[in-house]
Amino acid sequence: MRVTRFAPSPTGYLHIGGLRTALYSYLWAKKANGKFLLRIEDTDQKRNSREAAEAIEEAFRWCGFEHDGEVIYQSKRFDIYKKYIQQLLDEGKAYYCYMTLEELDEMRKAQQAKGERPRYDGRYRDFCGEAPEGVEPVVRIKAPTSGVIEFVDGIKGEMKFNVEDMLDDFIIARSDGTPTYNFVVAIDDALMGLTDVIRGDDHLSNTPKQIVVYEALGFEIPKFYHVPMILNPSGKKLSKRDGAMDVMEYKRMGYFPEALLNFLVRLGWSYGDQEIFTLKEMIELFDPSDINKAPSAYNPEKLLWINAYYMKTLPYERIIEALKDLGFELSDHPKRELLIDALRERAKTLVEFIEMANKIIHKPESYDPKAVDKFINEESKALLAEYLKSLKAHGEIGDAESFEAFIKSFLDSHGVKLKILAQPLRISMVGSSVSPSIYDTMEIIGYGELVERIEKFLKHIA
RNA sequence: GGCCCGUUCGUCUAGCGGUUAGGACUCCGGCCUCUCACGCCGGCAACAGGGGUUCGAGUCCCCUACGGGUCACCA
Repeated sequence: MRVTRFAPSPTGYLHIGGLRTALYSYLWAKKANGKFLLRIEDTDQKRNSREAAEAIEEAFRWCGFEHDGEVIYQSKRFDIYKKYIQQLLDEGKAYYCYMTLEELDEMRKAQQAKGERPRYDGRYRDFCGEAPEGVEPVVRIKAPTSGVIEFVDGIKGEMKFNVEDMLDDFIIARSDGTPTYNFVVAIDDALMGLTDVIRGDDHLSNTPKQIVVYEALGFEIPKFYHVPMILNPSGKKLSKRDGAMDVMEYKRMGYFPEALLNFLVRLGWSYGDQEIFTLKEMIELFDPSDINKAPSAYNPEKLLWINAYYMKTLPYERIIEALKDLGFELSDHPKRELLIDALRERAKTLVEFIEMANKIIHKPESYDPKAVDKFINEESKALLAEYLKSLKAHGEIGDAESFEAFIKSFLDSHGVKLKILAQPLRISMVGSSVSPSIYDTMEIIGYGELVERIEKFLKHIA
């Protein structure tokens, strides 16, 4: 059974880079009917991991994917880690080191001054003398001192690290007894039964260390996939300044999770020329070995385009639901489907959709002066008044087609072109010179409301 | 600095020794048209540089340049 995981450190929110690796892990697990686990790496204990986990789960829910099983908190597993530290100590695979922070610092400086790589010199590796007074020791693992550590990365290929210029006896337990990252990651990944570890390639050079732990503990080494990171639009490291880092910010900006996921899955991965993927297709087609080796830049225009695509193609119910998530209730509007069809080709985001919809649903509060200036003159004013008169004389009209037929015959009998009447009508209805088709707009607002809006506008320009 | 990773249009990418180097986003034209969009048609635009290997290199090898990651009692 394939088991993958997402293992963020609690930063308070989920960012798009994290979401992408989570997505990759999720897809890869689901493809094999395996498990996708969530673990919070909170050995640091400085931040509130509960809150962070909730933020991540909220983002997961929004995106429509759930992890299997309970969330695992490393902060609650210190007993387990302690047991393994003791085991390594007992087996002579780890040892206490009594160097102080100052000594360590001094040693590093000296090494750097000589142009050497800063590293622990192993002075307590085989120490059996009297422990120095007043020093709480750390625990270091006995790493190999020569040779190479090799593994095959599912994305980068064959990896070879020279032990001499890569490793030293790194710390697995701090002087306060708490375990360190590279140690607990290996233990948890093993204990949780991970078969495939998909993570950011900033972890690539941690992998040899973790392999040392796997081997010391006799655990089976999983398959690693190191995903290149996401860059900002100018090709630099992505930072908070580059816009919305919090995934939930995309919800607030009016993006569909379908669109964000689709955008993210294509960032660094592709399947031929295909641009649009349903979640089902992603699960079917995704393979981490097809992920590109090079980092890729985040491209907001493309995301917007994908979102617009989903706006145009998603079923009514889904759009209504997404609007509701943003606090916009459309489900009881009698003309909701026509309204959606009228706006879905114009709005690129749900936020834009709501703005446009509000312009149609509510009477204009004001009229764009530029539009009035440009399209209203004595002729068009008279024509609009004339149109209102015949509209009232005609009585109730229901659908867009009938509104169109009525206008056609009105124009014919007055010998004028639609162009002269269309914009004044539009301004009457929505207060500006931009809107969906005037006929659709008429049907959506309805006959009575139409009459009222024209009257109101006529009064305004009188 | 050591080690490691990477480099095809501005961006996301296809390509897995023989292609007029394909698609998508953006941008620019045109068509459609009641405005704005959508849609459709068309256009601009790339193999980082240099050496090899080969009949033939975007594809294989080496070097250089540039970009990135990592070297903690952070994760």
